[in-house]
Amino acid sequence: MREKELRRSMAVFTIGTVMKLTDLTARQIRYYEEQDLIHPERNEGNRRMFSLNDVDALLEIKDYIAEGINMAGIKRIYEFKKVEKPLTNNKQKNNPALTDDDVRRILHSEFLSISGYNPGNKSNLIDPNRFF
DNA sequence: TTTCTGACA
DNA sequence: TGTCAGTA
Repeated sequence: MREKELRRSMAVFTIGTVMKLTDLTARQIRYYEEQDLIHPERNEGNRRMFSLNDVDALLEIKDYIAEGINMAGIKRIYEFKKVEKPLTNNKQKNNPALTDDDVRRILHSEFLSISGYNPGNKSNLIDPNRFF
């Protein structure tokens, strides 16, 4: 099914289209790119061109934001994904890699482990207040 | 018209 | 994040 993956990674949307698709503002989309959460391609005119994958990523990011996770937290999640995915793929070529559900589960525990109060630590990734 | 970057609130 | 400026 690599034909499908190929299409999903074809950059065909302008930021205007992505805005409608994701309900995000151009400002937010550009900011997420700055944070290395998405990597849209650029066309001849330096315009961002997004793929279906980018849109998916954006929708995912939107969910995390809605859940109260800040940029630092989301960045961690994405770093985590980048490292864990290839790792499990190498481990066993036949067995399916982590399912999205597995990732969710792992991310959840990861999330909980960094959600506690850390009074003296100003680098808190999650705002504790969101739990009240 | 649409999008881009940079900057300020 | 919103918004404004000056471009391409």
